[in-house]
Amino acid sequence: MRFTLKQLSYFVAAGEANSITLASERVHISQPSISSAISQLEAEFGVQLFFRHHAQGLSLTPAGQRFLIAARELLQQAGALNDLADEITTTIAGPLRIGAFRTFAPLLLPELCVDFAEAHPKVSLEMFEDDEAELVAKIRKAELDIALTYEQDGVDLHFEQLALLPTYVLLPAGHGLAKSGSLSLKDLASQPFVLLDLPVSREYFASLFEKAGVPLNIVARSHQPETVRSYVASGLGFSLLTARPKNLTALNGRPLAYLYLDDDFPPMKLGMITARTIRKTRAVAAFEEHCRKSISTRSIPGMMNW
Amino acid sequence: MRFTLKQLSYFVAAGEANSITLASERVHISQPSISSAISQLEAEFGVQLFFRHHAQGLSLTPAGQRFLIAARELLQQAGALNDLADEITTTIAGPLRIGAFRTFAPLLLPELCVDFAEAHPKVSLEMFEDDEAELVAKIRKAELDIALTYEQDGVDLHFEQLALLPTYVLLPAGHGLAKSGSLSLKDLASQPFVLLDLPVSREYFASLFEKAGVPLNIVARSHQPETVRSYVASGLGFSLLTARPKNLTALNGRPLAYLYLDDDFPPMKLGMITARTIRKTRAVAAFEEHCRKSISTRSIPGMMNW
DNA sequence: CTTGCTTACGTCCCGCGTAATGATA
DNA sequence: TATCATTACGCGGGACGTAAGCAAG
Repeated sequence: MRFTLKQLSYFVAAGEANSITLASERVHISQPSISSAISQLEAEFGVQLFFRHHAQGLSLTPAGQRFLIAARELLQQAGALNDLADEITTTIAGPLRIGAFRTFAPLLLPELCVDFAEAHPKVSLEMFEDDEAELVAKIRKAELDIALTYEQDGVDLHFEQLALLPTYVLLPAGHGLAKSGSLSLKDLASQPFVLLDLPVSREYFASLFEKAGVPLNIVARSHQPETVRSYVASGLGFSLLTARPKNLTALNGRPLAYLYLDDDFPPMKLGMITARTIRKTRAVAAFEEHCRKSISTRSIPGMMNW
Repeated sequence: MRFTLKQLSYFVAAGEANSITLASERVHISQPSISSAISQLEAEFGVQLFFRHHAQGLSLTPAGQRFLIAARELLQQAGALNDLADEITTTIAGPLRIGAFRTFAPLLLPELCVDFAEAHPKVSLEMFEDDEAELVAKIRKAELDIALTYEQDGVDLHFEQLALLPTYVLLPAGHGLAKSGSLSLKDLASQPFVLLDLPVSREYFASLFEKAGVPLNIVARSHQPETVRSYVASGLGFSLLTARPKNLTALNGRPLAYLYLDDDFPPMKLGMITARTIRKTRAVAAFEEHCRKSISTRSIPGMMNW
């Protein structure tokens, strides 16, 4: 393959014009350049492409005519590569791999994805639920395009905050404190605590007790939020959580209550992370925009509004 | 179209290897060159083709995968151009335009072409009969691939001699001299002459009389050899000719006789001419070879052997 | 003498390889 | 530290244009 697309295009121009001079005007390239390109093609293929009629242009040999149509096809297909590029960059389509943090994935993902899939039917969605470390690793390995999770830092990561998720108090609906407008951690000092036992949340909730100067009295723990809710609904104790399922009934059928926590704790930040090193697909950009529109501190799909 | 086939082939190699290093070994090109080619393609198309995994190679993006198959197709089609070239240069096929000088075309062409067409059925023959000037002009204009004619010179022409055609004496079969083994022009000095009146032959035959010191006494002339033969057969006079039809009966039904001319005249040279500037097709080469085998001074298709 | 392809030649860009740098596991 | 990709950089070939050459009508 010692020839170039450029040579072929010059050849085609000359073949269509039956003249190097005319072709040179059309292609805006000098006569000698076109002449040389043709000579090189002839040498490369060992085939005479043109008859030269000295003072009156040239004409294709039979072999040249066959080459002309083949070359035209090739150039057309080469042009199709540009079309493909346009399609990829302008069309919102293709695969889109979304990750979400385990605890709010069941609330957020279905709502978010149904709407997005409706708006962009040519995008094929894949959803993953994982803990934060896994999400970050997969983003870095480009196994995920985007992930919804709590704030992450890292030079190669881009985090865009979407909403604040203040910690709230979870109580059984019939609890004596459940009717209070809001509570501070001190008000709950005597109550046993049910811990959501996940890598990040574990340390986070413990730090709140420390800040408030309240002893941590863990009566049960689980890495599943739904188990925590059921424990609490059963009257085992209270819990602190950030994600707020709309459903106020635990999986065991018992009712729950959410209460403001009016201590001055920094709220968790919900947002999306992408890899800085990777050029955004249109689909990714569209999904980002979709999230910006759908998710705010006031309103998060699948979550109870404050 | 600001990309090259070379860039694409590097990209394909890298895409198949999922590694620039491995690709560089396969293609025998340095790592940086391949890296650069890929970067240029990405810039050209505005599409990210690979995810870079720093110490462990790279992997195609979804867009990259689509580009990979498109690029492979394009390269394959480009390779097909080489196949086309091979086919054209190796196959004996395609059009072949043969010219022959008027006077011996009716003798030579049919015999020659029937045999050749049988041997090379994929060659489509076109035959032309013309006088020498026209043949040469058409060879130069590439309207003919090859012509059978008398010796021609010209820097841009190639003449290959095939046979000598000594001038012979044409007499009515019943003529008093017709039984002689051979004759010289002097023996015929008293006889009237019938001239084949064609551009070259005209001067040639006249020159023979001059050389022999015999006066030229033209009783009839025609530009058609068949008319000359009928004149002679009718007893109008004798003629000198070079082409020797196998048929010893003139078109008017009267018998003819051929006799050696034993003067020391330079014989006409029958051969084939081609244009020096034009690369020979395989079909042309095959036809040349066919002529070499079929035509010699001893034996010329369609002509009386001496 | 005009037309049109080719050759000659000088310039500049670009593809190439070597070597150094960066980044990750 | 080993492995890959990327950047830096100098070299050489090739694509380009200008100008001259050349053949044909």
